[in-house]
Amino acid sequence: MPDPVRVRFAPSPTGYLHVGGARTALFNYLYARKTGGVFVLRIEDTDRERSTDESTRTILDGMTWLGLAWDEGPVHQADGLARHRADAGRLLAEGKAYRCFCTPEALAAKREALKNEYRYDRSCYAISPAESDRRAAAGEPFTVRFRVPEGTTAWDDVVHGVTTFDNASIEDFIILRTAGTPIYNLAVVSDDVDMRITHVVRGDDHIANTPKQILLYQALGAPVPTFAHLPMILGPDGKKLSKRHGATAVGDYAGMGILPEALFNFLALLGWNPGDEREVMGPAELVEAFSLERINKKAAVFDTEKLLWMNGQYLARKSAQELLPLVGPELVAEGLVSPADVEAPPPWLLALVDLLKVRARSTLEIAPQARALLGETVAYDESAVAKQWRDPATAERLLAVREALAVVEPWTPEAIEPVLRDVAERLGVGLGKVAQPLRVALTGSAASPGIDQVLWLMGRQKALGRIDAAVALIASSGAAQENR
RNA sequence: GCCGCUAUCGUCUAGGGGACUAGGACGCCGCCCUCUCACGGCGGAAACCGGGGUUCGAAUCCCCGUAGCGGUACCA
Repeated sequence: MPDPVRVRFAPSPTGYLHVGGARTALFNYLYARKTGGVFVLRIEDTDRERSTDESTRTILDGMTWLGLAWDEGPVHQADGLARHRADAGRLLAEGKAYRCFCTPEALAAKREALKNEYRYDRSCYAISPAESDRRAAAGEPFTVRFRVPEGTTAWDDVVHGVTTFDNASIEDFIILRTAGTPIYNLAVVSDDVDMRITHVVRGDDHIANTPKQILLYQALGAPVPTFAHLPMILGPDGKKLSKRHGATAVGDYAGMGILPEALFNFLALLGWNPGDEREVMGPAELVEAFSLERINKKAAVFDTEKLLWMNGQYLARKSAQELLPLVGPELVAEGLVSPADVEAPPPWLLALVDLLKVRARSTLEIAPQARALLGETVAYDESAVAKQWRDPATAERLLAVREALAVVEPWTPEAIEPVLRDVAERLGVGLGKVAQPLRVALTGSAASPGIDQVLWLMGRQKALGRIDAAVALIASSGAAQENR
């Protein structure tokens, strides 16, 4: 029986939860769920200068919003300081690491002199243990460097296959700072060993760190975990996704009206696919289909257009009842509906949301559409007016519609629809000739939900008022033209 | 510079020697549905980075080149 799977997501709290980080967290989450394993969250805050609590908060919020529930943690890497030091001490005692007394200035000078040829020259490795102990005891500052052994280091990456590094290309890297705090590679290995992590699933920008870490596992006498390096996420220009590409933080997408399940689904498909042609897949379905083996090697461009499409798919599938908490506050703020309506939505409100959700790609698009129907004023779209009211018979047709609508009973879409058809028939024109000018009169726009639905939601009084306003507008502009 | 990774439509991708006339999705175009828009349906344009091998046969395997990306810190 294989060891139970234990994976981790280990962000450094120096900013927001980036979509790249979110995707890494997502894959760890999916793998843990798929295998019945444990998903640990670890905050890598050994760099105290750059780490902030606010950042940690934001990352946790982002993960929660996305639905990435962790099983253990968050554990703070800084809490493992004593263990990190002890591990470095052990390596030192066993001769697998050594003290380096070179000052940062001296190192910088050598680097400057040799430029690209530079690699740490191991000068301090020549210092005898006794001498090293004496200088340390005398209070001379030092870092601890790992002594990279001869040979080659390789691993069978789940994503990339066998990957090999010549140890000669790796310098004796520092594992403990002058301050006695651990450098990333030591802290990560020490923690992953301590947490009994079985699979390290992370971005492939860590590939170059992997041989160093494997060397550390071996020196520490710990089992080496399985590695899976995920491809990067790029911006539209093919460069690493960054702030200048616009939205990169998970929170940005929440603010753009993206549903968490849509981003969850979209991110899962960036660098992975189920092997068949399914695309719109919920969390449970993704967990079921997930496997590390199907992860791609190639970096993927983050395509906002496709995200928006996917969001539209989720929007359309959600019930009005589920959507109301998301769009309700905005509708109330606009004064379109009352808080009580949102609390206990009447049928018309649910119908409104159902009508608008299929037309929207983001939740942000719903309120403006609702305003066109329920708002106090009409914003006429110039080109819609020009096109749909151009026919000289427009005013006459609107009046005919008005007359019929004034007596429709009951005021329901089912009752309204045949009445409009009847008007069109009596006028000897297609329904479009009546509905389109009417649509512009009611909404100011040439595009809207079905005209019968629009009339119903708007209410008879408001609808008749807008028809009157439109007729008056047409009359005045007609008069203006005749006066020319 | 050195080390490493990667390379199929504009984008996300299927493909792991013959099933490829290279499939799907987003976007784009056209048609249908239709009171408009959206949804949905149907159809179209659109790709194997280049060159050598291996093989009866390469998108698939190997090598070289090219390009992109990552790393090269007392950051993570």
